[in-house]
Amino acid sequence: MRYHRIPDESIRRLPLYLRGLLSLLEEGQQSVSSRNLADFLGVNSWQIRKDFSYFGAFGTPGVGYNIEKLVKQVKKILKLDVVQKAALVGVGNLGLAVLAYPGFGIYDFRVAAAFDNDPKKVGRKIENLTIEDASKLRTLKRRGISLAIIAVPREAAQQTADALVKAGVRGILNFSPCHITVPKKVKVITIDIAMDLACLPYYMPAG
Amino acid sequence: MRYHRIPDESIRRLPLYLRGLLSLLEEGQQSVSSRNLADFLGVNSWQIRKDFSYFGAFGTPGVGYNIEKLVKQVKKILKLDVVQKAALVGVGNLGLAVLAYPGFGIYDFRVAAAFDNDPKKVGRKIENLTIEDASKLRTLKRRGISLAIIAVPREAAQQTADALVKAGVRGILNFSPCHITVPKKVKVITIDIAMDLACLPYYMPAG
DNA sequence: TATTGTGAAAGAGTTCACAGCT
DNA sequence: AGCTGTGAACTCTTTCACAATA
Repeated sequence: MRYHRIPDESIRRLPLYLRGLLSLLEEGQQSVSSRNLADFLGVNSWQIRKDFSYFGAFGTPGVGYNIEKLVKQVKKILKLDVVQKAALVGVGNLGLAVLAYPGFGIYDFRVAAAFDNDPKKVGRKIENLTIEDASKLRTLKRRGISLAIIAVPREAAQQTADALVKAGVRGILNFSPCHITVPKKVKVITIDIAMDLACLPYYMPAG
Repeated sequence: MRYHRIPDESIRRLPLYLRGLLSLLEEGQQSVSSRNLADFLGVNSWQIRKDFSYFGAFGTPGVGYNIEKLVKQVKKILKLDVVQKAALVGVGNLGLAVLAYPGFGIYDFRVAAAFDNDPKKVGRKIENLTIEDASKLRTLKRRGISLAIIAVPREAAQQTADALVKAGVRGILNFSPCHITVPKKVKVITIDIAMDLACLPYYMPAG
């Protein structure tokens, strides 16, 4: 197809499609139409076709998509075709939940290091990982970890981000409810649980 | 101003503005310009002005916005001007993190009930809350709780949602990585941590 | 026949630029 | 002078409709 800038929104949906495709693969299916996948995920079929079309033509008219092949393509687009190692900073309640979260596996993520600045926590073993002192963040570059998850209190988020950037990290998933400033070369995605919850009442019919 | 449908994206940003306004209020400021607030939050000033303009004119040209007044307005728009009680379903690692999460307070949310179907957990007290058996969900209506947070394993998410809807819940924050089907009158916001993380590598420059 | 891939139209959201108010 | 509020322009995203293909 002709050149098109790829919409960010399309990128955001690819992990969703990937999740669906992997589920269907597990169920033993080998191919799927955009309609079937759409129904399975609760989205529109034309949206799926359009999104895939930005990256090329992966399907067979009259038949659908070969799931295994499509999974490979999507993983490649998202750069999930190699195991991505991530560091967790902050092993509080939220950090523990992240460590135990079963959902990262399907995208080939591995939390490969955990840091905290609380001496009582440093050295403890959780989920096959030994919690390291936050001062050891600088070792990330050497260990080939360029992705990090921030789960520290808000006050410590910016300095944590600064240390991560200095350690060569280029992607950050930030759970702290605050804006963090980083160089342009670093991508930050912030998840603010409370903000999402705060939208709900607006949409709830009065009662 | 003339009639405009209010963009969903504007609604999504209001909790962000509210967070900033409350911070500034805490710092002792009484008024703020859209530019100052924008810089504080890492967004654009015209976006802020436009978003507020959908709901009316809250500012004073040449001066800015009275923070206290604006906080009240935004809370009213988001229906956060009364304490919102939420129920938590699923007290695993993620559920525990939600219970301990300090960020809900600024939006006047209170997690007022916690449920699990694990007999070992039922009856335990956490954060001043006694974990109840999931079969007790039906009591929510009587207790005036119409908001819920789903933090159960994916397999149980849909049946949990069904039970919540039957119990009169009209807003759901879903942490399970799956689409859940509910009647139109119920609003669902899904947070899929792994999906957000899965977008990061795409945006990270190679290295 | 069934389904993909895509140009074109429609719709939604963002940015701009500035009139008008304090 | 400084800042808000907003129409208009622009950009981004979704939806449609259908030609092309297996």
